[in-house]
Amino acid sequence: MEKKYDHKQIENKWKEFWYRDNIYKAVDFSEKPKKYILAELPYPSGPYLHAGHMMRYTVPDVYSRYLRMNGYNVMYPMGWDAFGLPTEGYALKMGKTPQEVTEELAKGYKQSAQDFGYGIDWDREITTSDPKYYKWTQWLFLKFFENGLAVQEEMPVWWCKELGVLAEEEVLTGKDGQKVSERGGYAVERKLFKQWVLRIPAYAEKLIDGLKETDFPDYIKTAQINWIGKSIGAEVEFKAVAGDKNITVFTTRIDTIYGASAVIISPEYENLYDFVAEEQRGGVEQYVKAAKQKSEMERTAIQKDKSGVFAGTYVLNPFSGEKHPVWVADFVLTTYGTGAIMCVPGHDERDHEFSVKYGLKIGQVVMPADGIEVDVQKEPYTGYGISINSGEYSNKPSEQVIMEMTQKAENENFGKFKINYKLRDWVFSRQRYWGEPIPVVYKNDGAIEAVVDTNDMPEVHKKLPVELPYTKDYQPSESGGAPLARLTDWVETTDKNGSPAKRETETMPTWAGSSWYYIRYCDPKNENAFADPEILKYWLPVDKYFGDGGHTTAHLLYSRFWHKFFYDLGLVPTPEPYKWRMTGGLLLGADGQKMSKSRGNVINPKEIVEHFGADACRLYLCFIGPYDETYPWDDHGVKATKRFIDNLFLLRNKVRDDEGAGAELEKDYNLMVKKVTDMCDDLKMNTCVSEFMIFANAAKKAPSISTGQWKGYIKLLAPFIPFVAEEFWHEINNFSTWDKNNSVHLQEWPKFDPSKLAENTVIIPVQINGKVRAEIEIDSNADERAVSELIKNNADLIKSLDGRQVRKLIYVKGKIVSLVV
RNA sequence: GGGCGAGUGGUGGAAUGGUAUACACGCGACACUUAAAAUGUCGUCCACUUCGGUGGAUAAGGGUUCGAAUCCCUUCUCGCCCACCA
Repeated sequence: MEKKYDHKQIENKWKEFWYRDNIYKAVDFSEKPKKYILAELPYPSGPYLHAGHMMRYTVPDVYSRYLRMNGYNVMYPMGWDAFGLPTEGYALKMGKTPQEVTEELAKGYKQSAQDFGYGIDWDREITTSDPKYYKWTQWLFLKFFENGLAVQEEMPVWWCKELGVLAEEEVLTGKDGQKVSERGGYAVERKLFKQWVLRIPAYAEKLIDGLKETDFPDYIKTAQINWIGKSIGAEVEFKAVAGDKNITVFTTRIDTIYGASAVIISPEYENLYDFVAEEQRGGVEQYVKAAKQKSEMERTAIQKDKSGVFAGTYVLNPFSGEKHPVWVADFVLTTYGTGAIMCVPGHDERDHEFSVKYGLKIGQVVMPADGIEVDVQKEPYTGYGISINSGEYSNKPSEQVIMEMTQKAENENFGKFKINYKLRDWVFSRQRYWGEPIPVVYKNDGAIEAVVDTNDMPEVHKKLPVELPYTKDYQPSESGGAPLARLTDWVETTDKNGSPAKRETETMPTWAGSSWYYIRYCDPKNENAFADPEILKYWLPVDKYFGDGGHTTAHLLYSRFWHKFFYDLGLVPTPEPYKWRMTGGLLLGADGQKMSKSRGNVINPKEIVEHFGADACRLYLCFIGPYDETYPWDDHGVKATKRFIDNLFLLRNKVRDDEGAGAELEKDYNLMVKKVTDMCDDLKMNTCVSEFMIFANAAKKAPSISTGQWKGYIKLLAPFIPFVAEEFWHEINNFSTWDKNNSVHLQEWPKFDPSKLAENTVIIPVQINGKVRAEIEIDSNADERAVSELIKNNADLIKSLDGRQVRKLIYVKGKIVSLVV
């Protein structure tokens, strides 16, 4: 029965059956324990899934298939994150509308996912740009709005007279250091503009705390904690010498306040000119203007070159009573703390640098606890220690001083305990067409009104979604404003009372739809709610979440924020959305460079599948190495896995049913089952493939393979090479027609027989002082005394010992003997 | 500059306290072939070797241990993320 491996024929046959009968269905409320395996949904930006996607989705697919065969009710869903720039950009390039290309691309992506044999329940497919989906994205947005977490705020953005609002990446630095727009080369400046923001800092504490409930790897937890950037300190008021104004600074080191030499405020400080003396006004204005030209990046990147200008006024130190000059400097950030700091050059690197440059006095008010001399004129001392030169606080440890001073400030009403976070408000509006319209209207008096009250469901169903109007005129405005503003018929509407009102014309960012898609997968077709709470109770949280490492402090944090907010509203049953997270590496071109059309090193998965077959490709992507690393594509690698599959077609000719068939392979087989099972649990798919190859090599040498071994082997292989496995499974069982219950993918995972692994005797090495000097064969149950006896009589060891006495013998059972002489 | 992670053959990697280099790629030799491809067999860390072996090697150096690629310290290199957060 010669049969050659014709991957096209095999793949076409089985994928039709699988997806027609939806054999990978995830069943709500199944009796079986559930597993929710999720990989970040792709955004459609090409006709076919690209190589990076195959890399991202194959290992999770193998894992979810493994779980399914181990008796779990598995959900491994997929959908399309179609709103946003990638799809809009593709549409612009193709000269079509985003609606047209989304439909086309989603179809292509689905087709390619099926070509790869992904075990997806397609009944749960979602598209974030589908009105049935974004109806609920808008509904959830309104929940934020109603609870004061979605607000409009003045944000510093790039502004250009000719083009309007620009993103950071649309601005270039000209030859003379002036900022210009990428398009047109017009002059730009920083300007405050009203933008929708989500107040994620309100959840900073919960986002830190919640990490305890997850099994995220430490590097992800640390990255999120660092990103949130919690710091504990105090706010302290410095009163102006002239007038009744004061400046509040934020500091984590109130204990160093006796060492302050100045108070520095940022150029964007709200009441800046209250602290500028008339004779300094010109200089300050010039400085502020220059600072506005610099981008945030520039202001922070050029650390060497601190700059500032004296404002000409003075404030009083609430502790020492000293008079400090007020300076304006752009190294002080407006967006953090109070936009003002106290300058303590003896104990802060930046303040030291600034003070050296402008000749501010540098004093020491903390000394190291170990008494070592430090020279703060040369270098600041930033550690804790003992306060000195600090009046009544001198000779006390820093920690104590911080507490006492903060207490005093609170008691006397010139300061307070304060926690700050680096985490900033999340800018949530885009001046783009292809996104969810923000569902609010502006009343005639300028007030903002939600289009509907989210609790009034009959109204919700009438008013949501605020559908994105179809138009061919969707390209970004030349003026930088929102394209939707051009659709005046759509903009003109009415408020709840029927009075004329204008629609919000800005849209949500790409991140919106993907912040809650894992919830919708649980109940994707629900028309009456964003998801049924009982169904969510069954599926959530996500058990394993695979995704992009770059999303750790973006999407992963954003969606945790949404989820925690929903949890507080009682909308979701768990405080955390994801139990566990793993980040995936990249697939590079064969030249080791990032794949790009300009380099011409792009791997086209469609061609790979056509040429080598989906199974060989899947196996290669598993074999290449651990999931979280980045690898160059290697044609030789796919050829190798293809060769392995070819060999399986030869091996199957050795399968026998008769007595004693496969006897030589019993140990190899059982060992493989054990190892592959353990490795799948640990997601080590690369070494699973090694085990398959080791068994194939052994089987090639053995006289025969038993039917039982072959069936077990096929089942182990099924998650990795689903098409070929299905073919072999039908062949060995003589299934002549398709019945979904006969699919190998719905069979039970093989068990191994531990008795087949046990050996009567084992050969282990004997070390003398750490060097292997002999190998001995021992009874596998031998105790230390028996081993000791054996060693005494071993000729090699007697020779190596050369009369020396064994001082100590260590026997690690079944592994090694170590002798110390 | 800071945080996190990683450095093992010519290459991807295996081994996470117990015989380092599994599995594969590549390369070499041989076989089959008119030839090539494909396939098969053997070899492939380094040095020495009387061909039995012996010694060395996991970025470099030090430490802990009977025993270290694995744990600790110092240095170097690379990657990712962040970058004046007071």
